[in-house]
Amino acid sequence: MLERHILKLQARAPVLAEYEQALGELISETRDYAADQIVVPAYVEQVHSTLLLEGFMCRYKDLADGRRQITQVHVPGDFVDLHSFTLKYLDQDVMTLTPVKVALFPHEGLRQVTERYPALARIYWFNTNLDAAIHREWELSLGRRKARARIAMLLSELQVRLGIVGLGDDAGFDFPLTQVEIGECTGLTNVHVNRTVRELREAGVAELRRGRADILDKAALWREAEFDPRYLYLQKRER
Amino acid sequence: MLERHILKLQARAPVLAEYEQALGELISETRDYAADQIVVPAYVEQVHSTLLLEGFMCRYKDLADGRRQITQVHVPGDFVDLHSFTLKYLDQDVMTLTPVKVALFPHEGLRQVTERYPALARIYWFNTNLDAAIHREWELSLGRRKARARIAMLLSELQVRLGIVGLGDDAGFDFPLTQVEIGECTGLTNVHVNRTVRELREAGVAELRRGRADILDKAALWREAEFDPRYLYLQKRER
DNA sequence: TGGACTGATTTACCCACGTTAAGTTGATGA
DNA sequence: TCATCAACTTAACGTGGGTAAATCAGTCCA
Repeated sequence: MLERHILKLQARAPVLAEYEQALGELISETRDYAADQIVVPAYVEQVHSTLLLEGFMCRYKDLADGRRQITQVHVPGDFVDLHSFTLKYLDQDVMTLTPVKVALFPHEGLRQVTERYPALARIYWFNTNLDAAIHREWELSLGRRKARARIAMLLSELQVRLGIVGLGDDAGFDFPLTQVEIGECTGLTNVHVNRTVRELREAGVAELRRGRADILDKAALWREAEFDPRYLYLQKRER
Repeated sequence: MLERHILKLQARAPVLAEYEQALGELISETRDYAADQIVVPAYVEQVHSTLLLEGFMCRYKDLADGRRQITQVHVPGDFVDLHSFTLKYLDQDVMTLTPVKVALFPHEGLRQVTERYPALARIYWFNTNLDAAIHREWELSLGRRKARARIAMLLSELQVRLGIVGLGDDAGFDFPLTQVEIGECTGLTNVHVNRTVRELREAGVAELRRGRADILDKAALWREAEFDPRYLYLQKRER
């Protein structure tokens, strides 16, 4: 059940069989959700963290007028709220973008296992820091990249992250976000997302259609985005 | 030396005298830097983390054409690169905004002390998660807030964070960023920052001049920003 | 087989913010 | 006392992306 999660961890740090065993025993429950459901509501005390097994989820914040900013997209193998282990409540909502399957890890169990294995504690600490690194790259996009580069960036990042967990390759990946949701990731309106997606298609860079992203020219995509994957920390090493 | 840092920690979690003692002994060195110096360069392996004692620093990323996005502003008491403890190298540069004094904490010492005190490990884990929460609020600003709200937001956040460490009150705080730098925080040009700062002054909300931010009407400032301080996690509790 | 949706697409128009280019102010110091 | 320089300020004009309003194209049932 944890295969994708272990793939994600192993890409960045050695994971002992011992840790994997202990983690498997922590799962208190698995759940299924439909699309567009809030799974972790903001400002509500949490007693477990949620691991995404299948499907897409996101975290978002919004303003009073309803304009929404997705702050991160989650793919299978990601903890969607590992940070609730130390924060206790979240400053944002976490919702499903597609139907999903998730597993719950009680905080009490996480506390015990991270006290027993300090190296595993650092691996998870690292993983929340990786989320922060992704936030920073998105801040750069939202603050300084133009629309084409923002969308190219989003596609580049997801191609890499999905590739790690076996859900994508150089040709592309399944990508179920609507154009409205892509706009909520990139700080654009659906109309401008549509214009920009068309530009990327006409330039022979990437093609988005019906839940699928085809990467036609990965080098060109990375160039458009000024994508530098080092912020995803892809070397395996002790943490 | 660590008074401000302890104030920051104590605002969110109980800090035992024992921890404070152990931390004080970890400091390997203190250093002074002039303004506009890179203190932690991106993509260079780090063996210690840097605590800001006096002055202002920031972390930033930039694009090939030189447009820069400041991803976080640091005030005295903040670790500017605690995340390098697990990440090993940073995906961004860390620089001074004013002359500063910093203290260095070797990663090896941090490893030992966090293994000895798992609760202290969680306090520092929490602190890197707090940085991520600030990144998310900035993503919301950059993606969805308008110029006035972005600047109001920045001032609101800094007033709270500086207040915690005794460097500001309801009347305002010393704020040495230039208008160019404020633009680099908020994704705006210096010209538009200038227009917007004038609007805030003319509306009687806040006044920026010569290194000082005077908050004329805090309620109005928070309203402009839609500022909700819960993302700063200001309750003291076990982490 | 044909509504009823949801999401994609396009057009026309508009505006918040960017760009460029002059000043102006104030601190520093020879 | 004047030169210099960095930061601030303002004005005129341009544009990337927003807004509003249709239309189109699948898909899902009844």
